[in-house]
Amino acid sequence: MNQANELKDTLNLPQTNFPMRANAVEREPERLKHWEEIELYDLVQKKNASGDTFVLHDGPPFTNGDVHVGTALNKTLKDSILRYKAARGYRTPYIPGWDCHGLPIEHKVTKKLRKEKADLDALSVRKSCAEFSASFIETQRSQFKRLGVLADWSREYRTMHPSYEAEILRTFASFVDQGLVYRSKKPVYWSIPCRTALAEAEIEYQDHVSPSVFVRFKIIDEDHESYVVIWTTTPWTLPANLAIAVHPREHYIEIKHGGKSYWVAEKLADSLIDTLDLAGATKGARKAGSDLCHWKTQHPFIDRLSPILTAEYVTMESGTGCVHIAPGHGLDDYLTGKEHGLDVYCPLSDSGCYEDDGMIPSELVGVSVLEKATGCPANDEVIRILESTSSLLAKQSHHHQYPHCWRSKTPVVFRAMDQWFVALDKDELRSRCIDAIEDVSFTPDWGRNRIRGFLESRPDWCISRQRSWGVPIPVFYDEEGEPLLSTELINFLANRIEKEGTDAWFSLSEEELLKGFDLPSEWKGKTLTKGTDTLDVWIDSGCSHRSVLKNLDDLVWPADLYLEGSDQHRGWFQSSLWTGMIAYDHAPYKRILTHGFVVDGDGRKISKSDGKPQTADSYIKKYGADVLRLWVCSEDFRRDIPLSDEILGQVVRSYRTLRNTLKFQLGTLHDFDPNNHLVPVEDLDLIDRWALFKTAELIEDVTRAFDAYEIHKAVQLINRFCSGVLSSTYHDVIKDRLYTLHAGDPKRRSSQTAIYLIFDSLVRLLGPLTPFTADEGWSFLQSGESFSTDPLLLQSWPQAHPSWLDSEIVADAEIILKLKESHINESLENLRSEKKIGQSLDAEVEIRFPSTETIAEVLSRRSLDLAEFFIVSSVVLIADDNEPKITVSAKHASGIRCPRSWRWVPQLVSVEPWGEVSPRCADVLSRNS
RNA sequence: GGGCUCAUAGCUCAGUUGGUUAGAGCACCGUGUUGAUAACGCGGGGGUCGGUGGUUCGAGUCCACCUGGGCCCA
Repeated sequence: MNQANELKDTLNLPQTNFPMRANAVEREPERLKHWEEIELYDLVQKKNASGDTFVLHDGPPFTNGDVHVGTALNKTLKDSILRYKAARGYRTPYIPGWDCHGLPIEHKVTKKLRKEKADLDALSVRKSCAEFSASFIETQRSQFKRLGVLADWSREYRTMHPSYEAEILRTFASFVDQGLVYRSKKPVYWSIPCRTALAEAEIEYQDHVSPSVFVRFKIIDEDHESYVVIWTTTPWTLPANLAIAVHPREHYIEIKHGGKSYWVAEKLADSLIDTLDLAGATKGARKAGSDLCHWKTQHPFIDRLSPILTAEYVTMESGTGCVHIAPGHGLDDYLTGKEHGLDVYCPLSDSGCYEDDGMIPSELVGVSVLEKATGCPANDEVIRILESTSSLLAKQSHHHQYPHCWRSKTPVVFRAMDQWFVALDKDELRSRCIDAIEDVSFTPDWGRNRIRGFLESRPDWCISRQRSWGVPIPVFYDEEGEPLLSTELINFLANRIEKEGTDAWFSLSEEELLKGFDLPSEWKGKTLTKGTDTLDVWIDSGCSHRSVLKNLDDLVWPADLYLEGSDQHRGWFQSSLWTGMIAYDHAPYKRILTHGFVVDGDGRKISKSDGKPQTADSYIKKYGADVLRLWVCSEDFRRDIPLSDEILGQVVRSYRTLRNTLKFQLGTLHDFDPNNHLVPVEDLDLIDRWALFKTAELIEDVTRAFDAYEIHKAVQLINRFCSGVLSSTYHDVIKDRLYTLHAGDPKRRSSQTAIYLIFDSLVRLLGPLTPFTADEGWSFLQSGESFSTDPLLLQSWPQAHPSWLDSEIVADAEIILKLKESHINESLENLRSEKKIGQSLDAEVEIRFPSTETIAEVLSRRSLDLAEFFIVSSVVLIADDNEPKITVSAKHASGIRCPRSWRWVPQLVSVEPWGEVSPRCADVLSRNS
């Protein structure tokens, strides 16, 4: 071994077992296991038992697949905020939940059962759905845990649990009790062969050829024959026509031909003259749609008037600009009809045949609207009638995409059916909701505006679904179809379902269900039939505040925070608000925080077809949880959140920087025992006080960022601190003293004290962001081991002692460092590019300054510290009033280089057995021996 | 088509009530070090703030319109 190597062994170089590489994929699960073993969640709750309560109420993810990366983002934000709040001393009970019911699961399960040719009755489907949901709860729970989500998994809620279902029914009972629930017709997709209502997701669009007909409606009270011309591709809906819609701001024009007038949209007039074969037609009067709307027309073959209305959705792309309205056969028609007080008229039976209601022409009664290979009988018959009444102006074939039933593959029809609704305007409910929103805090603040828009515009809430996988609407019907809906009965059934689950509704007979309930006298003796509808699943999740917050003693209502994606303004935030207002006349939350959606590197939505992984697990398996979490926390989640390989690569690099910073600091503390070596802050060296000052600023800034839910700012602040304050400045300056001074030198202990305090703060700040790495660093600080029995999460949020924040004390350091940045580095760099020096210790610096210069005093006072700040061998100060301002010149240091400290000194001294070193090193070496 | 919303260097983000040559970290290029080395230091290039027009002595920062993206509807 040569002399240099031997001398190197006399230095106090960093030593630590803290691994440079996280190896997160393998090592994070070990930490999770450790946390579970020590029951970390419970320990945290116990520690903060007497603290103020902060309840973040979990929005339940849907249990139909692996955890999506967007869901991981949501849960990460929740976990980070809770970890922060816990560190601040809040009691943070967190009950995770699962949304179990709903069509996507029922659809998937039904598909599977059909393939297996298994039973498709409600109970069988429900059983399979429950199993399906339960299995994904298991999957998702383990994936959330892997992400580091800390929660009370033993008390998780699931919307399919009997006790939860009972609360759904009690919520429904409160609706009924307040007289909000009513029955009305609404059009739904209907599959005639399957005799069932279909949801959007059960619709398949297929190419289809429909007859397209142009039909004239005679305008009444006109002195000559005038007509409005409509166009439709579903002639069979004409018997249910109740109105004609025009666009209020488009213009309509009178086409004169053969002594008759035909009103159509001006923009379509020319093509219609052609289509309707009105050769020689002339154009007459012109009116805005809004001017037509008081007109009344005569239905072509039914004794009924069809008034003209206006509707915004009328387009000028095809047809006549005059739209046939049948409120029982289309959603737009239905809404327009509602707006204008029309009936939801639908003369169709379950089997898709016209019913004899006294209005339907006799030749149509019993005719089926179902399309078969041979055509559609109803269309044919209606067209025949139109021809016979001379109402048909033209007939063509129209190729388009038309909705088909996923099971029978036949075209579906829109058909109005009895549904249950919640009246939202009764007792000022809607305006009370809108008022309640004013008392809720929103992040970002436009959230209030957005939810208000939904509250104002939504029609009455249709809460019935013709599905099996959900909570049944507990209603009975008599022989006439009159419903028995009573608060007492619903509450009675809720108690029963709490014990037996909602399957009881499907498996028990009416008699068994009603056993023990005292029916109102007018219902006694009637034959009752239970309903088959289920409740809209938004009621399920919408009463979680009731089922969870109200029912668990240690939680509070309303919640302090709801935190979900911005799509929930329309969804969960809204449904929870309605149920909260109806049952308790108060919003169930104090604050709503929303995040955007994960998009790709180009800002476009991520879709399965891109082939890029979308599950959280696929990222965790590659990067580990901390990197994924750091990505989440680096992004401004209020807008769209981009995710790409490039972005993750950047996160990985900043993670490595963090990790390396921790590793270096731990290394410098290898011989530091805080119990014996800690130096009082007041006695710390200037540079160390400066570093503590910057740390105190960091703590303040990061705390402010967390309190404002601007987590990405916290990450940016920490990144900048690690590179700007620590790596390039503080660590760089103190390396010399840490390495070369005697282990117990006061200057060295001073810096170690600061590093110890900084590390302690830094690791606490990182706790909510990268909990695995932060806990690992904390353990190493405590014990030099990977795991500690006193984990980081049980520590408080860092707090700078007031003594750290003495800006007067550190003012000198700020001035010196500024000079280094503005003058010293530049002259050293010049010297380096001239190949005169390599490392900065090879240089000496001369500073000339006029005594009037403001920093003259500082430089003089700190003359002995300057070489260390600048990391050069020596600094010469020359007060020179001939200089107009400060000038810095650097040159190669004179003297001889100490092989131990690498500083250039006037002369070396000899120390056995190491040979010649600088006097300072000689002193250290002799004290070591 | 409608409601809400977003748009600053290659990437992630700062830019306070409109005011001097628009900032940071990362990346990139050059370079030093080899005693933080699958590290670290120093130096440098790079944006006119999505576009157009307006208000103003002056706009990334206010207004209008347009383009593109997102969420929710239709």
